[in-house]
Amino acid sequence: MTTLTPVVVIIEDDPPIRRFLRTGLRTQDFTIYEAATGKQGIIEAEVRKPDLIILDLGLPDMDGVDVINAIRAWSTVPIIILSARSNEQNKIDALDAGADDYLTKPFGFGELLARIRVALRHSTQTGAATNPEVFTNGDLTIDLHNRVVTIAGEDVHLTPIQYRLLTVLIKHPGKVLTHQQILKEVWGPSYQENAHYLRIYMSQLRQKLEANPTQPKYLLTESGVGYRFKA
Amino acid sequence: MTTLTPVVVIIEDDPPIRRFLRTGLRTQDFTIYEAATGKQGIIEAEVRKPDLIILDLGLPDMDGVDVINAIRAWSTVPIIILSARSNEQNKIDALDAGADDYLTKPFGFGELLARIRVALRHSTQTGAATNPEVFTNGDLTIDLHNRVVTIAGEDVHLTPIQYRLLTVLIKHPGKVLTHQQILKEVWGPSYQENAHYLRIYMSQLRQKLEANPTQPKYLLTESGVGYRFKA
DNA sequence: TCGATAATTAATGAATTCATAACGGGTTGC
DNA sequence: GCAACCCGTTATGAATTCATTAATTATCGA
Repeated sequence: MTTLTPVVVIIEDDPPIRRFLRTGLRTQDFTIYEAATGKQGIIEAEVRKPDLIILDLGLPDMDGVDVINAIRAWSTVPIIILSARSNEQNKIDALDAGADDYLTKPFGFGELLARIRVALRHSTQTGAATNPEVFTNGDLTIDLHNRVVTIAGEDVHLTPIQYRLLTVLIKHPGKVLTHQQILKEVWGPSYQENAHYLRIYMSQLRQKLEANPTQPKYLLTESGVGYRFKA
Repeated sequence: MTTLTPVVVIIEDDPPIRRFLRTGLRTQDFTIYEAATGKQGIIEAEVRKPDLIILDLGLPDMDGVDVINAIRAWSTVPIIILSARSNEQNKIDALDAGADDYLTKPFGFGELLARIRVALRHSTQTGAATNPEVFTNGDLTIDLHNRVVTIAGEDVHLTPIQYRLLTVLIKHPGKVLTHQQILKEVWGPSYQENAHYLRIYMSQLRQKLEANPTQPKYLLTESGVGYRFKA
């Protein structure tokens, strides 16, 4: 299932074509598994968990559409059809059964590769999961991806500056950040004199995040130096 | 954006073929928009927010690959190429530029329809991969497949932009989306300045979906940042 | 071409957020 | 003590951002 060397299952009964595909695709850094029959192909598709299936419709033991159906019963892996049949209804049936593309023999190998790239592009798009990037500390969670802060499960609304201040602090957990460092990060380099802004906004953050704002658990003052976020 | 009558933009300079496609696809319950040049096609793609684009490579004013690139710069809408050129390198270039399929003229209309179904099937899969087809939240349900929104069992009529705005928000439940992100998704990349459009349509959505529009439960404002849909 | 629906402008008042001022509490060292 | 300093909190006007209504323009289907 890696993207570097995608796994491809070839279901094709004709040995010369199989060999042609195998050698050609291996040079393109694919990992290849083969099957000569529909039954075997379905098993390979299950065992190998391929990123792509290349399926010849003209198999000896099964109708190609039935192979597609069998695979689609449990998988959305891209299926590219190779077929000697250029009959339009064959194409329609295969595509409607769940195939993603259909090439008529003879086909150019470069075109096959391009269509494989299209199919793989699609499946990586689908699988693009959102990375969590959630900071958790005690009953405080900061979801950087969603820009949502919760305390004990309750949503906390932070203004833009409050949120930026908090993210600057948790980017370096446990580390003492000087007033100047924080001011530069949150307000910009020309605000480094205004340390009292910081006090105001730290106070606001404590009011919102700390159970006991006068005895902060997370947002600690380092007198004469700056602030730090305690893990 | 609807699945019932998908919106298709046809970019084709030859009037007879355009007519053929238009009438043929209209009978299949597609909503059709047309463009005779690449430039116009790119504009239509942005304005109509189609579910699919059919693009002839042999346009008079631009190279087809450049049209693909212009659209792919901001959209992942499926693009099916029609071309008189059966040259393999043309196909490879178009597919690698971001096209999803490539048909050589003359082509069967049934095959085109089947390949359109493949393309649409895929784009609904991508959308539904992270979210169920029917989104439910409290007394609000959004049937993405049938494009039906109900609140407390009652059907709610939404205009196209209202619906798009809602789907963009619920695609990332709980996530704060910035004004620019939303504007780009709903109106297109050239509307990123018009944040007040967003306010108007958010207001309209709240009037229709929220029990108490002045105290929204779902459609929350993140002042200075954007909006989010709260689960 | 017309009529209905929707999108875009324009305009206004409300709400939020920000910068700044002001005040008070605590600590330290003389 | 008390002065100097640093810190925390509250208050307030200004600026920004937001919500809403209404009027105008554009669009699509019949």
